[in-house]
Amino acid sequence: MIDGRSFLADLEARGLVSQTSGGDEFESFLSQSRTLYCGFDPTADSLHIGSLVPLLMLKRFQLAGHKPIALVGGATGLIGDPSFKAQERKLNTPDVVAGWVDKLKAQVSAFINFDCGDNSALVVNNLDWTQDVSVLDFLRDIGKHFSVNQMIAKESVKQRIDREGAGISFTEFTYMILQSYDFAELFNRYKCELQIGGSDQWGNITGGIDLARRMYGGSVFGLTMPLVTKADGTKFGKTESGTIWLDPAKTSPYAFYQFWLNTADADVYKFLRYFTFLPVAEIARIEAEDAAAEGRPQAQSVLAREMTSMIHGEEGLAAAQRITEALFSGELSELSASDLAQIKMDGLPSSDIVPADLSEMPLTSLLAEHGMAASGKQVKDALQRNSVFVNGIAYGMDANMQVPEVFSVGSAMHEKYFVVRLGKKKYHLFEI
RNA sequence: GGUGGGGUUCCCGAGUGGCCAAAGGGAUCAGACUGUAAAUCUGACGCGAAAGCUUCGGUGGUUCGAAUCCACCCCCCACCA
Repeated sequence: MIDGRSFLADLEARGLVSQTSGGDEFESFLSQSRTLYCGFDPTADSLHIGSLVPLLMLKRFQLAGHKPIALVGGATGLIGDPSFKAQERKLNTPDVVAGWVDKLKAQVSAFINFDCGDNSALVVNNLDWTQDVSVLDFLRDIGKHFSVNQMIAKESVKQRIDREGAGISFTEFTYMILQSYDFAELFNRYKCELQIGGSDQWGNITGGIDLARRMYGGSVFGLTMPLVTKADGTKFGKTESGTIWLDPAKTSPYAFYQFWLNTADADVYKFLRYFTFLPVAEIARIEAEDAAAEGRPQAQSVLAREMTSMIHGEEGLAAAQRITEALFSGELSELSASDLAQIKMDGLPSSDIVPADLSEMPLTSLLAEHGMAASGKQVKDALQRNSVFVNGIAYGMDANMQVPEVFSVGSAMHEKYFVVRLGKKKYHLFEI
């Protein structure tokens, strides 16, 4: 027996429930162990933090005694979900998608437990049950259950149908049917009775609920989670350097840690509720303490710590903290040669240079080429404001053509290291 | 296939012969203030250290001069067939 009521109450207290189907029945539905699924389409070679809310939701359900299925959309990824998308998307080739499927499978698997008895998790690929369906079978057995009238009425595709200058291909329009078929199929195969997803998935989920009933007489449910938004209205999960990925090869644990550490006060308590497993009461306690204290709140560092250890483990967290400590709290000059070597190992962006060969190279180009800025223009801007620091010394535009002097052995730390800072937060380690 | 409307710098969106590297907004970057926060203010925002170079779907053309005019082509959208 499972306490569906308090589980649901906790989710609601976290603000994680956007919509549920079935009205009052939903709570009693959750008082038994159920099988649920959430789909992740391969649109890149890694998931990013935008997928974290549903991913962690699967885990929350598993911890509450339910059986999670993570579906990787090897089939749906070939089509592209039009839900709330302003434009038709470009199709990726099947072999590219297949490669991404493998990567996502591995990533997703890290979050859920595959060895805990009856509610052990599963990972499935919807290509397995869609690739051999013939067009005629699809149209007769599946398509027949869908009313185009209902499909075009869905809010998720409305702007593509109504809006001037938009439009939607039949391919993307059919996406909803494919996803609905997944739900029906998972119900049939695994008695999966619940689909969860972001609130943009509501239309696709209700489609699946209807199809499961029509094809198999199943009574199944749906639950959506809110999309993560930020108080300032900018998009969640992006920074100057791009998307925050879960793959450490794409976003280092240090960058990942910094991302969370930079969360705005207006968002941080919400994010703690959304993304961590800390009890709601404890988050409330942190919030109260921060409100009572002067100055800098503790919430951001709690969030950064929790998230980094969750995604990158204790070692990833330790590495991120070592770098952060060295760059933002410590005295640069106190760093030993081995500290610097460690920081490099820990994932601070770094490069080897030969300053003597760079007398013709402006600083602007050098720093831009090593990824510290998008263009030399930005470095120039920083230089003009004396906001480029090499081993703690500020440089201006007049140093632009003097790379060999700036990076001379004499001014290196331990004869080989230069910690270059651009602006307030961007660091790069150069080694000669 | 027909008719009409479109394709502008990351996004939205002005611009219909020179004053246009191209208004305005958003995003982004840097500075001030702070707490590696927000808000606010300042500067930058095609590339280049600079001289200068390259843009307005594509290709040609008209012109002293084109994002703006002409021709052809490509793509998108709506309606009709």
